[in-house]
Amino acid sequence: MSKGITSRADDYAKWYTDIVQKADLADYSAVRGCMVIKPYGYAIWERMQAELDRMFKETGHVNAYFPLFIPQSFLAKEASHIEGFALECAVVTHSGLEKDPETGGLRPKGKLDEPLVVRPTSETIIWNTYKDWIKSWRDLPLLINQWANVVRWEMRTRLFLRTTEFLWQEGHTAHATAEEAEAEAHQMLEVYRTFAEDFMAVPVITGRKSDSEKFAGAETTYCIEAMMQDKKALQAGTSHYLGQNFAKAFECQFQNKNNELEYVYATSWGVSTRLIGALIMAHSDDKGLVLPPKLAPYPVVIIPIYRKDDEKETVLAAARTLKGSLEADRSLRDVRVKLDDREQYTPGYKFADWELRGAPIRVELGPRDVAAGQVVIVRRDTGVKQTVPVDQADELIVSLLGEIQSALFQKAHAFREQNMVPVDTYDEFKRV
RNA sequence: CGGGGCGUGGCGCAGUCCGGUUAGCGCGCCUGGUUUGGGACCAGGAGGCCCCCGGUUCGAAUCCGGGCGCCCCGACCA
Repeated sequence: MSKGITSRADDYAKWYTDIVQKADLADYSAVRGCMVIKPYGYAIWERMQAELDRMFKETGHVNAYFPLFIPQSFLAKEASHIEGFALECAVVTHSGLEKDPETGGLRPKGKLDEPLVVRPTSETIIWNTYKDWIKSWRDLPLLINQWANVVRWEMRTRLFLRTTEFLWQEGHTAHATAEEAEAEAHQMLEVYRTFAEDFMAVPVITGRKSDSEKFAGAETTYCIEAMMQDKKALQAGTSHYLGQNFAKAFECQFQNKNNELEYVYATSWGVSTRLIGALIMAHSDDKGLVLPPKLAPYPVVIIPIYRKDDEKETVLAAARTLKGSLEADRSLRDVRVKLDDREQYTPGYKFADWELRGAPIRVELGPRDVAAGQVVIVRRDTGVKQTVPVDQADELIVSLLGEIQSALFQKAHAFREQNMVPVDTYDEFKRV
């Protein structure tokens, strides 16, 4: 199979799906609208999770897990919430299967007394739980995040950008005052901004959604919006101030310091696997994926080059030594180094393959280099190639990784500044 | 839900208009050998309910009828 991908100029949508599939990130599945996230794509998600999870914990949050299924009646308790999500809900109505004597196939068996909705988001099941956890001002604030999958039956789907089932995190916090909840919503929006800009190298604009676009059930929805290479805005994350809407719907009250009963104030905030779509569309080119070093599964890939068996041994030994030295370097502690020692591919194939997969730095190491005590280092983003003594490789790689990370941000930022049209509300953004 | 496109070995396609040997090509896969500094090459080989159901016919991937599925563009949405 040819690994060539459609150019952006020819067909932007095709270019995007080509990258997703040919860079081995994800693929379509047997279920319409649902994708298989392949190991290389999932590795990017794990990098995102690791950094976001660290930031959530640094801001005082802990992880928990709530059920996938929500009793149908819960959804109805917050009027605008159900209005927003009703048409997207997958509903479970039966509990088993039995043989259908007429068709010979299977049919659902026991009908449930109350249908269960597969969560499109977890506010309702969580607030039904919080009402039992929160009795006193001493129980507040409650700062919880969960990593989960959710299902929204969208009419049309696109790999990573909008799938029927997707992975995300959703933070759900409870506070004693409106001010504190507002501050939390803003804090998490800033966490998202920091993550997008410092790790994804994607500049974002923070803002407030118009009433027509805000989260169903929120008082206010704040968001980060990123501009993609097709000059469209992509909503990359949202943070909602929910006021007392869910507390009232689920009768969640606490006694304040004045011995009065009061409804709890809430926030919720989330980012999803859509971020991977944003990452692709922000930096990649016609040769494939371009990943920022901080989120690349392998920021550094070593490609050994050899002809005969004795060369192979020498080169692989040198490559392993280099890998070990890079991994042992203090300043490279977090850098994941891949030695591509696959036997069935030639070096040329591997060069192209890792360009397609977006590895930020490629290290070429062949007999000539081993003999001369040098390595060849190539940047994915610029294609610039340099040869350095092997004992200087660590230092150069450290500085290059930093340079690439900031160069990607600068490039994306400059692009946005050139193409952005000021608008009053996000309604006016052309949306992806 | 409107519009468009497509269903043929794992993937990408040709063949369908105009029915007729054993359904073909490229990539990938397996075996052996030669290779390896930009997507290697040679030889041999495995792998098909031609989306499904019905009809026409001596004969259907191909014609007719009816389904189903998927992708792309829009509306909706993280």
